[in-house]
Amino acid sequence: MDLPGQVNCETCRIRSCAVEVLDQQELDFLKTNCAGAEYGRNERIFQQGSLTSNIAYVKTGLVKIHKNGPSKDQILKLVKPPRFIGIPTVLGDKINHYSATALLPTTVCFIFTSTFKTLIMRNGRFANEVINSICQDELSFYDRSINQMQKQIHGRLADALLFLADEIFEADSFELPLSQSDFGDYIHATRESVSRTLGRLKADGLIQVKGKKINLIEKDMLRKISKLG
Amino acid sequence: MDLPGQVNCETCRIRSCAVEVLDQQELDFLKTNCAGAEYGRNERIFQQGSLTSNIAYVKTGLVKIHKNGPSKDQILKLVKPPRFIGIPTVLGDKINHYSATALLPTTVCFIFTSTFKTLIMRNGRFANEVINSICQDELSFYDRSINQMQKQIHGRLADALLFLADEIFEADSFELPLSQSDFGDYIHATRESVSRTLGRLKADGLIQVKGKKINLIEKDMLRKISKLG
DNA sequence: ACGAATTTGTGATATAGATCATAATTGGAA
DNA sequence: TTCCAATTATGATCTATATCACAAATTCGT
Repeated sequence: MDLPGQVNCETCRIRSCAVEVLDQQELDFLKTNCAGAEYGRNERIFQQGSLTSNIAYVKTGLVKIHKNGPSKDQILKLVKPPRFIGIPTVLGDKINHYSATALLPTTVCFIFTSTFKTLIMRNGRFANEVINSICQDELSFYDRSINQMQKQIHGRLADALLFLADEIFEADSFELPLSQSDFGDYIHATRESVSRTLGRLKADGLIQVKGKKINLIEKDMLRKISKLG
Repeated sequence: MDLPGQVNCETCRIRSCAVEVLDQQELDFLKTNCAGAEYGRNERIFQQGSLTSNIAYVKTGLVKIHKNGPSKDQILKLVKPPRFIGIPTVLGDKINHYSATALLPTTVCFIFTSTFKTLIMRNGRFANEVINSICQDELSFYDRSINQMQKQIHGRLADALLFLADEIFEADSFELPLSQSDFGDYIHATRESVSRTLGRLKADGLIQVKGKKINLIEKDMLRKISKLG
């Protein structure tokens, strides 16, 4: 893997679809306008409200995107690498409209907004890939949003567990990368409700819980709970 | 205004920021791959689940974007022209992931997806404008989403009224373009709760209601309600 | 390894808003 | 106009989940 600070986009093994379509000259340009950084658990990558002139490319780890609401912070989404974050923020008023925080040890490449824009202007295929990626995000956020609104807590929690297993860890057994309180901010529930609902699923034998380790035993049943809300 | 069916993008007075940056040749290309259509109140523009090969550009009127959830249809957003709709849908699997319905008499231009993609590939400034527009959408949807989740019904309804007045109609007095039941789907509440809450605001003298005509009397107070949730 | 701080578990209570039920009003078609 | 369907109003419950309160367990810093 590339070391932080200096990076080499040509040899980077974690390149995005978008970067794949760049030519040699463009890669050189990217390389000289790009810097790596590492973050530990719960380290802030960027902060809502702060000025920025970078787009972040998450290479490894796991990141939460979160935002202050009228009454509390809310986790909008969990981002699994590789993925750009902060594109919307940066193209507009250069103020971050949300925060990003590492949930696991995470490596990030920062790219100057101006560099990013230049690549969009110059390479249509790059622009197209970027648009695809944003659109994907948008659609899955719509889905999540509707689920959050219409399902009740069992369904939302089951959703989240299945998402972590299937999309994030690709394993039925994993370590919950969030506190129950954070998990609550993610599925829009209180800490207490998360605890009770996990307890309920555990008592019903659908999951095993050992500290932060979670094991999905009855995924079909969880899927049914997720469907019914 | 252009007549439906045949359109002329060069002389169209309702062009998007994105189309503004096209050159003569590109405009000609767009013109020959573009068709206009008109919709009346509550006419479906496109339907979730259906195949499509078009992007829609809403020129006049008002459109709701809505999507089936686990328990009911939900209005994701109200779109005021001029604006592209259906970009995310079309770039991916060509299946509409949500529906669009006219709330007022509405004119739309349909552009072939392939044409749209060609313009993105060919003209970096066009791509850039499209990205800006999608990003704007994304950010405002995050805001709306958090407000929907965290505010209670008075706040959500006040939000919606202020949004209609300030963003959609640009007037403190307007005709509600939705039934109370639809309004409920928009602010995530039942028909009954909408009725009661409107009744409450009316009784408190913050708004006037005459049939579907609504008049915002105490906007400052509504803003306060919106803030407090 | 120890105590402090954070995180989790669980009961009792409160409440916003859904649901159910029924009536009043409006609007469109014939 | 008159009738029927759709929309709106409003009261009486019901319920999921927040809140509050405190105890238990785990993690962390020194």
